[in-house]
Amino acid sequence: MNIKHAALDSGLPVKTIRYYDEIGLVSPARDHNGYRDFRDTDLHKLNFVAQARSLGFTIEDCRTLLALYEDDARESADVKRIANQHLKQIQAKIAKLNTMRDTLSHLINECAGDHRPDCPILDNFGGGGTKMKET
Amino acid sequence: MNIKHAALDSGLPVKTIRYYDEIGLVSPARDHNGYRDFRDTDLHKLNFVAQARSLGFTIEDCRTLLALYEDDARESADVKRIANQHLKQIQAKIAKLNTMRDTLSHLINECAGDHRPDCPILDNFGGGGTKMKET
DNA sequence: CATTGACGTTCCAGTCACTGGAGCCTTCAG
DNA sequence: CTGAAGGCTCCAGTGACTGGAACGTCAATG
Repeated sequence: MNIKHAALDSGLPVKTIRYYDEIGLVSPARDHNGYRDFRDTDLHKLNFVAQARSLGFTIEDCRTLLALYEDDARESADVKRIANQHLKQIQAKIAKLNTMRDTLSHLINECAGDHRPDCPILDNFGGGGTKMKET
Repeated sequence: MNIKHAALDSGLPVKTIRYYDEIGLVSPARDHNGYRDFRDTDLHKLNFVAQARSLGFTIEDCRTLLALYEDDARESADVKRIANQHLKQIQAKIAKLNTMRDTLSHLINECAGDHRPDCPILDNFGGGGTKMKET
């Protein structure tokens, strides 16, 4: 199966699949002409990586998870630990973004958004983070 | 004022401040010896950028916002529009991360996390996104 | 058999916003 | 005078691709 079909099957861009080959994440065999030949196991791995990536796991996490996936003697505790670490990072990002959103939407609400120059958003940027002049 | 003090004042790393100079975002004057000399306006700008960056605005956004900040004839509508665009992006990111978190925490809950190999997380990765084998 | 067009290949550069390090210069205290 | 601390520039690397150039291959058509 050629790379186009692998892309359609996995939903990944062709370029990304070639990249995964280059970094040794999913490396299919080659035909006589040098074309990549994706077998079932390769397609399976691509789908696996696509799903893990869509949940935000890093490439290195994917590498580890793929290895565990193929290891019959794995312990699910290892998988769960990686997943939990990642979950914590996601939660931390969410918390940070929530703070940003709250601050930003507050400032936006305060801003008239008209033709006049007065702007609480810029005021906050210019005065909020500095210790230059106390109002 | 030297770069170290500018760093302490703004909370930005020295390297980052030099980088901002390099890309023409905040470019202080130079002393006879080539050292950067940060005046009040430079420090103000650095604090401005630090605050905007902490809210997730891109460098190019910061450039635009700084220009508006310094433009007496600005219209607050321009600022508000940029802020609103950014807010939408933040909200989109949050939504995506929330989905990730929900999916992932669900899978983690299902996983025993013991010494056995059975793992719903890996099962999901291997079977969830592919159309290879219908169960 | 030549050509065309769609596919495949590699390699290089760019993205974003820094960050680390090497190698060198200047300043100041002791 | 020496050494430490700080300044400077330039180059490379990060993560995970993405775009593009330049070229090879293949099936179908004229």
